[in-house]
Amino acid sequence: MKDLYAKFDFQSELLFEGLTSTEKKRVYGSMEPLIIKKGSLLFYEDGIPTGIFQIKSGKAKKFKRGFSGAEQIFYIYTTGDFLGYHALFGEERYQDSCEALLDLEINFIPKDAFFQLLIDIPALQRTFTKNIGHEFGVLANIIAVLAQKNLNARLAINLLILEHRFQKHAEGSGIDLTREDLANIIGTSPESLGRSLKQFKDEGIIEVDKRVIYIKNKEQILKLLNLDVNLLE
Amino acid sequence: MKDLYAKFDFQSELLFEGLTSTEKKRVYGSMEPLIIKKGSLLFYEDGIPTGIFQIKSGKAKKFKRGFSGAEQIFYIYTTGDFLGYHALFGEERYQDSCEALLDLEINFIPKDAFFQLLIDIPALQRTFTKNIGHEFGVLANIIAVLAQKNLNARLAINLLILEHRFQKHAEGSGIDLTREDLANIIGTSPESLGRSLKQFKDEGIIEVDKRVIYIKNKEQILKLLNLDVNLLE
DNA sequence: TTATAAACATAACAAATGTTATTAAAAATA
DNA sequence: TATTTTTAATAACATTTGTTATGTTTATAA
Repeated sequence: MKDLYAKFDFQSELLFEGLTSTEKKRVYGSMEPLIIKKGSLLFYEDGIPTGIFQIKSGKAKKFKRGFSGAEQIFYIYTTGDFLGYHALFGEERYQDSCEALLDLEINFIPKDAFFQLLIDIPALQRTFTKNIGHEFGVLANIIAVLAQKNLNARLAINLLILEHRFQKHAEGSGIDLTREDLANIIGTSPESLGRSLKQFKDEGIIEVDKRVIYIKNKEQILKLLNLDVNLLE
Repeated sequence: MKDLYAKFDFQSELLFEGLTSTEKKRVYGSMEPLIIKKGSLLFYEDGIPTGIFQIKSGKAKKFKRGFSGAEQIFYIYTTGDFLGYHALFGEERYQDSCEALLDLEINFIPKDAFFQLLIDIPALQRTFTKNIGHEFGVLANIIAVLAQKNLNARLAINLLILEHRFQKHAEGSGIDLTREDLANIIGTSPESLGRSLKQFKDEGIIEVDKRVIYIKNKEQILKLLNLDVNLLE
């Protein structure tokens, strides 16, 4: 296993990377700036697709409700990420909901503009299809973690993943999520999450300031997961 | 929520349903029969894609190994299902492995023939992309179940799903999987699975003959899940 | 700034699940 | 068929996780 993070990141920020600079201009020319307030939905389950979104700044959670109504978060988007294209390709309704965790600056490409881009730049079709396939693999990896790992291990691995994702665009930023959201990612209650966090604090693995979590000892996390250090490089 | 089963089934058997009879002939003319022995792999993680498979008869499990090496099964394929196309579209390696649970009769479409089909029948591109998107949603639903439901509920829902899938092509067939495989689907150990099965037996929810599980009381399963009966119709 | 509400930390106890061990049953093979 | 191997059932005990409850801190809004 080469890179742990690649197994858990959607890597949507690379979708337009392979294009020529002319094509990129074409793409970025199709974008409209948009502000979405903290707590608002970018889109919601069963809603009609409107276009695709790129996050210029802020964070958003993608979730689905289980049939008991509880929210299951399966991805946290950050700066640079694209989202909202699954439903466009499938010509379906959205399969999940996405909510701003902070005020978001968005680049929005309306549906029709996006379809025109796909026509003008044929390579895009495959790039997107390929990425949806990659995202499928990410969900399969998340399934394996949820099914096979105990609470501390699930917390440990998600701390690694989230810190890595958040630090890509803001060095030293730590993990700033409500306990409820974090619990809804790792599949437990806020109380049980709190207990695990306390253990990690007591063992010096993390530090917590207000609610922000900072990883202090990666070696110990990897030990907890029986993983080799060079997985992270 | 309209239909429980649609949320958990890949529905790949519908991929070629929308075609004209001429196009269907074209597709089925590209297929080669293949026999795969119980316990053999159709494909494996990191392997190079060879083509797509349709199961004419038999069952197969799709799984991934977590980084501790344990097998996580996230889908059981049965008669009529197509598989193996994700990696072809992405022009990537396989992201998961697939193993025959019984001797399989397969219709195989080699990679090049499949790409030719995509050229000859342009509608197929969208059909497949759409289905990959649907499968993404299925995995998200599986994540919600694994993260939010306790063992008995996970077992209950998977019994419903598996019975429905198996009975589509063999009425009254029951659920015939090793305890280890079933445990690797619902995310527990065979021993804990056994305990839950015993409870279900004692409550008259299921009957077990050899290892085959028969659902005897769907109402009680739905009650256990706090679900409405008409979800299943 | 102060009042109010929301989020967080923590503990005690209950319940669920994991683990180890043993025996029985079924399947595979000679 | 007889033998061997694999799979399944079950129980006892350990550990983990869920739940309920209470007090505290932090965020939000008046």
